[in-house]
Amino acid sequence: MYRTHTCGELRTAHINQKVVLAGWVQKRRDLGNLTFIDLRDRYGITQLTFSSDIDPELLETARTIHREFVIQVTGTVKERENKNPKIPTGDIEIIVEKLTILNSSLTPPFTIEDQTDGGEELRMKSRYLDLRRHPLKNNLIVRHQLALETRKYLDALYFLEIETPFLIKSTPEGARDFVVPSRLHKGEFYALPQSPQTFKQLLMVAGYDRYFQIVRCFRDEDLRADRQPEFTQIDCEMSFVEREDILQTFEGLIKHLFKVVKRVELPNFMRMSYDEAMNYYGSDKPDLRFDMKFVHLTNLLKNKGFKVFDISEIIVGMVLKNQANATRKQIDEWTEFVKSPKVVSSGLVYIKYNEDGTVKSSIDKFFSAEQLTEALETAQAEKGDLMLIMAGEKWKTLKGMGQLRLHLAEQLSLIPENGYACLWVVDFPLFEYDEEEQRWVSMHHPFTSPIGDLSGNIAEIKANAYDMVINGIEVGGGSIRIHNKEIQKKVFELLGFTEEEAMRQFGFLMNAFEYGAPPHGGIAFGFDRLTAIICGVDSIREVIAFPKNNAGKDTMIDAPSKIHKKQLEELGLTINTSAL
RNA sequence: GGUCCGGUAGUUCAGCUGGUUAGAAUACAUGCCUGUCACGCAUGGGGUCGCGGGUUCGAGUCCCGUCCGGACCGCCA
Repeated sequence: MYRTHTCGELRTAHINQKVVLAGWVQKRRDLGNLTFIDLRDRYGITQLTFSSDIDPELLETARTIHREFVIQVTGTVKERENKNPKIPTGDIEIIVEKLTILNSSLTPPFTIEDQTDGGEELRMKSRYLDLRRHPLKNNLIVRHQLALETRKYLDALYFLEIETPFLIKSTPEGARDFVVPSRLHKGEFYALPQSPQTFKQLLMVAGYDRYFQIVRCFRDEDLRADRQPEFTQIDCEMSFVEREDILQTFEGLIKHLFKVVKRVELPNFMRMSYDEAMNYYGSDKPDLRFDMKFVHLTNLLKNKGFKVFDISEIIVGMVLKNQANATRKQIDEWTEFVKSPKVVSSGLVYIKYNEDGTVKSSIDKFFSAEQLTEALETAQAEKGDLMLIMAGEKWKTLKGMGQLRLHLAEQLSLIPENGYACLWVVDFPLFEYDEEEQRWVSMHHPFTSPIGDLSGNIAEIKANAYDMVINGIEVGGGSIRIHNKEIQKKVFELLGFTEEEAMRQFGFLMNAFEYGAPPHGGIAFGFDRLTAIICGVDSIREVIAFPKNNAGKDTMIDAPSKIHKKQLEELGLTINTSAL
């Protein structure tokens, strides 16, 4: 038997018990005739004590042990003379009687402690060492609990977890596919799924009216802190439901996860239309942990003789509480920010509402104090506040203002540390115009059900789609699907698909829908993002055991890599060296 | 495809307008130390300043190229 207990479970109740522990040496504190070793495993840290009074020979052995050695000790649990309140096992220590070195270790390239000295690149290269650290380990435990609780919750509601294939057919719509060459069918390729979208709809046709799957998805696009080429979704679909059923069911799931895993009772989620989110927060995933709602000043300030405003489609303001004393330098920095390629706006106007009730702005020349005060009052600004204004083309200005809102909130520390702002964004547009392809494309996907009929202005048609947003992060999204042939046909028509094209790409789904597709809809959650929010970390890399780096590489196993010539031959492939 | 930031000891970093033998902390090694838990004290080893080229009497420092890493834009139905 290698151990009787773990390194995290011994307490004063175990005093005088003889125990066997095994684990890694976190640290040795050598006081000469007294030496302490912190023994670490997945469960915690327990202090081992060696002294010349008890066993001088054993003390000498202990002093030859270094960081990350794997050892096994037999000893007796004793109450500590000096307790350490910082760790759960801090009241006890093990007086060691027998010590076995199970394996030695090189000195690790970075210290394996909660506050490591290692940089990210180095830790990625030796991820197995990084994973020994408690913060990362705790994240993976939370991830496990979230997966487990998701299964429990959905199982109780009669959902079935059903696996769908990873080797599927490539479709040109949406994200770029990862592609897998077929050996049996040279010149042909499988694609890895971007999501099990079509399969879960086929399961609805098959009568499995409540499906879910915690499933890996693949997208061959550039990475971000919150985007990996392979990521995990909680993918769900239900039949015989309306939007409200989906929202209730899955708001319930998220509340359950926060309650059980994080011990946080979330309030009912806000609902906000896409139009409202864009018009007042400049984002389809607004962070509502702080206010700074936009105020529309177009009617008030346009056509009053200031050319920049007069040629603008909209004029939008935002109040910064207690910032009337912002310096010139500070405002210049914000102006630089909105002019940067990230925002691309022509500039930033400010109005300071001074404590004494006077007004100072960058547009004093063009507007009277009364006009400016009216603008401030419209925005419900108070004395001491600062209003920032952007003007220009509608969507560009709103999005730019949204970027500025986030930038300011972060810079001025306006975001509460602990707290969750959860909402549903609903009523998305069904289509958006793709400038590059010069055509209308589905904002969500072509099976998304419209709200109302499909006549009228294409830009005005709303989708029966919804996103769940927590703290400004899109954690999930879905829609009620089309199950009516005529509507589906019309949507493809509006997307510019001929019937033949639609059949070629999605024929398998269209055919299935000929055999009694029930009304259905669903949602998919970004499991990594959800876990990251609950763990309170900024990057989903912190909640994935073996993530890819910024460039999509796994630096530990060195992937992607070249393959052997023989493998290429088997697949009927040659490398176009001029493309390298 | 693009923009920005970084690459100096095992590690995290400092190194000014170019100037003598490139520093600190930590880690590591050795010695001392019986209540440490960021133990302490002393001593010591440790560097192709990412790589290539250029400017210069002289380059860690300036310029060009390149590689690697990070953040972001485009992209992500």
